[in-house]
Amino acid sequence: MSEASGAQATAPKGRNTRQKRIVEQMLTGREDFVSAQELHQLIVDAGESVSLATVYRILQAQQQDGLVDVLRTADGEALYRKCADPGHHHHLVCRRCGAAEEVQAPTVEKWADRIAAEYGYTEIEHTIEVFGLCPRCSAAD
Amino acid sequence: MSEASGAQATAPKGRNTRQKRIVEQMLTGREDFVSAQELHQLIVDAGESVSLATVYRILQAQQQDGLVDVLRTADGEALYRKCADPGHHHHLVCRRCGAAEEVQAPTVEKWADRIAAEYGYTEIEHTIEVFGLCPRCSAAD
DNA sequence: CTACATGCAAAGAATTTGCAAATCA
DNA sequence: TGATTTGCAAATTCTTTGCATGTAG
Repeated sequence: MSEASGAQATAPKGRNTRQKRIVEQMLTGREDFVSAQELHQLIVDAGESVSLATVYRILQAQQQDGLVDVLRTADGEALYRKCADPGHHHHLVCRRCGAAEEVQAPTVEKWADRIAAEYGYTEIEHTIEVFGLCPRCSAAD
Repeated sequence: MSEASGAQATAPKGRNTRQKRIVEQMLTGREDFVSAQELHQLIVDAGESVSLATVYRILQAQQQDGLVDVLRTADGEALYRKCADPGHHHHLVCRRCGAAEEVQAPTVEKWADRIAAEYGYTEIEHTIEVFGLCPRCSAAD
């Protein structure tokens, strides 16, 4: 349930390779969610070269280490973003431009625990994402 | 917030075909989430015959008409279930057996609205799913 | 040196689509 | 009859994998 020691926010697990550095740098420079394909395109556009398969592999690894947040588009595409806050949180995502805020939801956490207990469910996990139009995109309408 | 007239729970939109009836019947008889592929297999197992493509087409249509709930597995697979409650609700899903409870989350709705307002987001939508092990599966451990 | 990382191309899985044949209204 | 639906197979999209080669440590 709880992490014992202070986890490194950006602790690379494997070797320190060029492609790993590029992907991480790309994610760091960006504050909205991107798909693996988009990220790969961004790398190419930046004049760098990392194969798509490798981008997938690195994102997968970072996901397992909890270094990136992952969410799924309505049509099943995975979107990634570097965690700003290593702790548990949710997102308020703009469905137009991809911008996102990390939000806390203490109320919701409690609700989930209560509901789960009520039905006798254990080993609870939850997915909570809020989509909308950010102020800028709302105004652009 | 509330539906004015009593909406038909199972109002078919297009023609009343054999395959549509089979798919609907299959969904009605089942109270947990199933993927399109599983549903197709269930149909085959029941000695009926509806092509996989058609199962996909029917589910897609029902989804648009709001007759089925859709959620996504962690690896992006779409799971479907006939809506028991036509109103807005969320799910408490067993990640082992697929059983699911429909739960109300007034607290959460308010939280989402509040958060959205706080950041100036408009046209809010949200996705909230709670996964865990149902009592039966918890016991089976 | 040598195990782990990468690239490439092929494999996979879920879902969609084109088109001719079957079928409901 | 005549427009929808279906079935089949091929096409798409996203993602993963096998294997030979490259490279960090």
